[in-house]
Order: sequence, then C-alpha cells, then structure tokens
Amino acid sequence: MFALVDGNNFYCSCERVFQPRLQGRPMVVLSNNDGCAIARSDESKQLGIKMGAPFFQIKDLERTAGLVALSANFTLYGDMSARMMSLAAEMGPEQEIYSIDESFIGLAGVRKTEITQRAWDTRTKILQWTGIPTCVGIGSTKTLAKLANYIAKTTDRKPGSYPVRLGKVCNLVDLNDRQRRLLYENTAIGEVWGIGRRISKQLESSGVETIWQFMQLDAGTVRSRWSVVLERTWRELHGQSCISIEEAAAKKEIAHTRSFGHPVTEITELASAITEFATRAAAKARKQNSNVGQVLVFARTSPFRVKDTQYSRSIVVPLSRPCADTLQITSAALAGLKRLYKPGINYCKAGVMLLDLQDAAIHQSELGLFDIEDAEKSKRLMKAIDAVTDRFGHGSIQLGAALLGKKKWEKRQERRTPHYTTSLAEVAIARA
DNA sequence: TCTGGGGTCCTAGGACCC
DNA sequence: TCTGGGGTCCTAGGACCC
Repeated sequence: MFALVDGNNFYCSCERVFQPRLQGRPMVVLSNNDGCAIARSDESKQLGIKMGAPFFQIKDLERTAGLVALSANFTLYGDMSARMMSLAAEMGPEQEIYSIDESFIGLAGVRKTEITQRAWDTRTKILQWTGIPTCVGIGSTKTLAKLANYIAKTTDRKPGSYPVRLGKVCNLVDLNDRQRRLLYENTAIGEVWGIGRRISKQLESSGVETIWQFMQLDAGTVRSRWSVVLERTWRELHGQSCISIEEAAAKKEIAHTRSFGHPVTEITELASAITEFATRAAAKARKQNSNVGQVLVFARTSPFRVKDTQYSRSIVVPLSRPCADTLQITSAALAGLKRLYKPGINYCKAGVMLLDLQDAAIHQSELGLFDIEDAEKSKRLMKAIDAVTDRFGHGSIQLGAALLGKKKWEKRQERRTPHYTTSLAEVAIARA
C-alpha cells in the first residue's frame, strides 16, 4: 500500500501562509523573469488561467479581476517543503520525496484499517504546523495512489465533480467495486501518471478515453501497440505493484540554465552568464559529493522572436580528469562557449549542464603524486568557497569573469516576497 | 515590449575508428 | 552490376514527470 501526500497549489499556499490577505483571492506565482504562471490558486484556475500562461497575456486580470501575481520565491518554497516532508514522513515507514510538493509513503506493516485515519491525522498536522493544505491519495500501487490523490484534489476543489462522495483524503481500497468503476469511468485517461499528451491522444483516437476503457484492453495489446512502459502502467492500475519506493539517489546530471532578462549578443556578456551558471552548477555537484566528467554548454535564441535569425547549439567538453572544481568546470564551459559562439545573434537563453557524474569518494588510483597535491589544493579552496556561500549567499564570492559585461542577461524579478523563514532580516513580523 | 527550470529515459543519424 | 559491420561518441530532439 502506498500514499501520496501532495501540497495543494503549493507555491500559492506558501505565499498565503505569510500573507493571509491572499486567501480567497485569485493569485499566481510567476516563473523566472516573471515570464509565465507556474502555480495557480483555485480562484485563478476558475478565471481560466492555464498552467504556463504567459504573464503578459493575463496581466489585465490584475486590474479587472483582482489577480495577484508574485515572482517565484524558491528559497521560501524549498524551506516550507522540508517542513512539510518531515511531517508527511510520519505517516509510514518509508518515504520517497518525489518533487518539491509531493511525497510517496510506503505503508508496509501499517494496519489496513488504520491507514485512512492516519492520512487524515497527517494532513491535519501538516496544516496546523506549516499552514499548507494537502490532499492524500491511497492505493495498492504508486500509480493508484497518484490517481487517488488526483481524485481527492478534484473533489476538494469542486465537490460533486464525482458521483461518489469524497474529501481531501481518498483511499481507493475503502471503496467497493461499483464506486471504483464509477470513478474510473469518469476520469480521462490522460490524468493517469505516465500517460502524457501524446499517448493519450493515440489512445483516444482508438476509442479509449477513460481509465475504465483503458483497463479493459489486454496487457499484450498494450505492450505490442505501445510499449512495456505503458503495460506497466496498465498493470499498476489493475493493482499489481511494479514501481517501488525509491531511495534518494545522486543526480546523474546537474543543470543550471536561465532565460535572459534581455537578449544578449556580445560574447563577454554570454561569458559572464556562463561563468555564473557553471559556478552554481559546480556547487550543486559538490553538494551531492559528485565529480564531473563532462561539461555541456549551450546558448540559443528565443523561438518567440520570430524575426530573429534562429540559432541553437550545444557543445560537450570533457574534463581531462573528473573533478568538482569551479575553476576547471568554468574554464571548460567557457572553452565550449567560444566554440559555439556566433556573432550577430540575439541569444535569449543559455545554460551549463554537468554530465558523466561520478561518486567523488571513489579513489582515483591512477593519480600521480602531483595530481593528488593539486586535487587536495582544489578541495580546500572549494571548501572555503562553499563556506562563504553558505554563510553569505550566492554571489558573495565569484569569479572575475562573472563581473564582466553589463549583465543585461540578469533576470527580472519585481514581485518577490521576503525570505520569511530562512533570513533573519526578512522574518515575518507579527503585529498585535 | 513581454513566453520557466530541472530532471530521466529513449532514439537516431553522422562522424570516426577498427 | 557488385560497395562490411560493429562500436562509440557527439549532437539533436522527443517523450514523460514535477
């Protein structure tokens, strides 16, 4: 048995904890550069705002419908997430943190008759201790727990949207066959975890529109017409558990990419951006104790600027020896940038990805004596840099190249709320 | 004028090598 | 007329997820 605990409209809910006046109002949280809506409150969904809607297209609603739009405050959301996750973990013996606002709970060993009550208790505690509303879905597989969570969220938002009475907790195991069938007949196949736009379109064109219809296919057909991956989803819907709780593992790739606040043409400015991106990515690699084998750098135009000459290119630069040294990673990225740079182009986005990551603890036996000395020196320097960054924040210590150029590329972010929970200077003030 | 970022997995063609 | 096969790397892109 599995549960999925999911924060409702998570980013919006985090903001509402510290600005209660936002309760009940239509609000959205915007992506970097205040570009598009990445989180919506129920009220803004009702206004018809779609996920990913460009802000400039919905800006009028600020005036006409009282919409509140905030810049993303990821520092706040990350901290609130950690608080929520530690409480969700109490629901069962295993937890897999699946995203910033969701975690799967493995319920092996928990009495079946107690599970639903535990879910309610967990949800209540998270709401009381953090202010974040959640929904909990429970099923005999992870896919069913996800589905149950979707159903709970949907009925929570619009009571009566399903022919079965449900609340913020949905345990599919508590339902009888007739009730489950009603739910499956009333849910589009595209809502299932792992079935995206493309596959649901293919299914629909062969007459499969609901979960119930999909479940009536036979496993062999699903495998031969689609894939073993979709067959696994089919089995999971039938209650056969194929996907287990996963341990937190080191990332296989680490990326730091940004759209620019304004288009950039000069290589010095691109170099300043790439230097900062590489610095941030290298720090992430050290945080998970990885060495980097290859550095990918890319730069591209914006497909939305249709009059611009379009250009997009990426280059992979291997490191002579895997390391997590900011200087080496940055110089590899800059070498790649030099090779892909073409003058006269309006670059709108660039990034650095670290590939071929390997555990830094694995001893590099082929290192010579001088290499070892170098590696030790580098490790000490990086440790010092990380300590300064932890204490004073990103950007408090940086490479010279990051400071060159006019930084036209820097993000615009005009509506960010304070770092209420992680910075003493910005902590929330209570007034009597 | 203004359109996100971070992941995983898979496929496929061309270059290059033996 | 007939024109290898297999492996790896690079690059690009597409599917899915949040």
